[in-house]
Amino acid sequence: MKKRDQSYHHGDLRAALLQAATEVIEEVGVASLSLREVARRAGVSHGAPAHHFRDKAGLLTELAILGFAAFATALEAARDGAGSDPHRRLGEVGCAYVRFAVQHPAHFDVMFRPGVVDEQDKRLVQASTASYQVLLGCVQQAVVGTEHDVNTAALRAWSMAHGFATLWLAGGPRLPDVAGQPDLEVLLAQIFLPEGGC
Amino acid sequence: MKKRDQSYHHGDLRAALLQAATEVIEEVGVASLSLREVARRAGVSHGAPAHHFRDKAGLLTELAILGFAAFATALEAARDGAGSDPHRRLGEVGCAYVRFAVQHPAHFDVMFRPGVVDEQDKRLVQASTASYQVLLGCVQQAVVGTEHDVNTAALRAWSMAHGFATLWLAGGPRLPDVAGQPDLEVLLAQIFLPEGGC
DNA sequence: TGTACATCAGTGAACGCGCGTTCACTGATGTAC
DNA sequence: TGTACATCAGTGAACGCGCGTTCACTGATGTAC
Repeated sequence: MKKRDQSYHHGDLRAALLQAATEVIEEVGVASLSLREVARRAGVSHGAPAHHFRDKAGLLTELAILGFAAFATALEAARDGAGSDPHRRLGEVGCAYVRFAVQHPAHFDVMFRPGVVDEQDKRLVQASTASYQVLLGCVQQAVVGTEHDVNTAALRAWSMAHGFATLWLAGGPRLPDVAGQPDLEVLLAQIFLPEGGC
Repeated sequence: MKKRDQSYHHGDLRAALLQAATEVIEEVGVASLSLREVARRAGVSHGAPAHHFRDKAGLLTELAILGFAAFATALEAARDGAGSDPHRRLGEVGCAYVRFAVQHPAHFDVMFRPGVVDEQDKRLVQASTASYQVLLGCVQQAVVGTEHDVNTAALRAWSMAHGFATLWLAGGPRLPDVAGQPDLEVLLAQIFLPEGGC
């Protein structure tokens, strides 16, 4: 087996940089992330990232794209694992939305924070649209045969999931004041699955 | 009348710095705000802010405190102007929540973004708690006599308002895909006041 | 199997930049007498 | 009314820092023959 640690070439620096960036963001936030620190983490000189990403925005854009892909997958899995009741399916997707944010805070941050990413990037737009389609599809099915407007319902569902995720990530200390029960899964069930189980 | 512009002493530099900080954040975001730029905007040397705020976090903490105070006032006004129906009152408070965020994006950002402010500051904690109490009070009244748990209902209301505000602020371009109708007031009415009017 | 060569990936010095903070200073103001 | 003095508010030079980006370079790899 090769000693990757000592070889001149890294082997998979691109993936290592993305992983390092994820860790840095989780520790200090996107705002304080620097390419040099990312390179440091990956054990590589600060000039190296330029061979894999155009610049800082390029790195973060790639992270956001990967994030949206994983996000869509997570939402689909929740939808498909939730049986056939449309409301139950929508509720589970809401839970999955929040869980993704909590489990991948760095990706979530980069995905939804304006200004850190190349918003024009075609792959990014496509990835974010695709993940939104999963949510929208569930709302459509849940709204069929009712008098609810699908756009309004989608916006409510999206707002609720996004708001709770954001508050949970931001609020650590503030949330307990709100809910006597600070266990995430219990809260998710209460909020998204009124009929119980999550 | 004094020519403030030419005098050595500013007159009300403290307020001017807070105003300048607000503008800078609206233009480039908290992450890119620098004390030097704030001083520049206020027409003052970069050392001057130190006479009014301990440091950058001190300035932003003050901004957040002012923000929470105005926020609470806005929520109370919405509540008190909404008649006596508890659901209507809660709905109007939700609308006011979002309107505040849209009208004061810089304050909103500083109020809810972790890491830019001195979170231990007593005045900050008190101000944020006070504004949350307004929302919680409305939820309590709306929940009286029902089987809904007040904490869950509060978390839902808070999540919905916060999520929609966040998405609206972040998403400019993304939202139109969601709702055919991108007028804020129309969306607010649809989301928070199902029975119409906002 | 060996050799020449092109290409790729990472290095490390250098650039210019704006930042936060400190500090001795000075202009302006207000107050005591 | 005037004068001395303390205090306050803003100045501007200086500090050390980490940053993003560029660039000539070199070590490593792979491919053609």
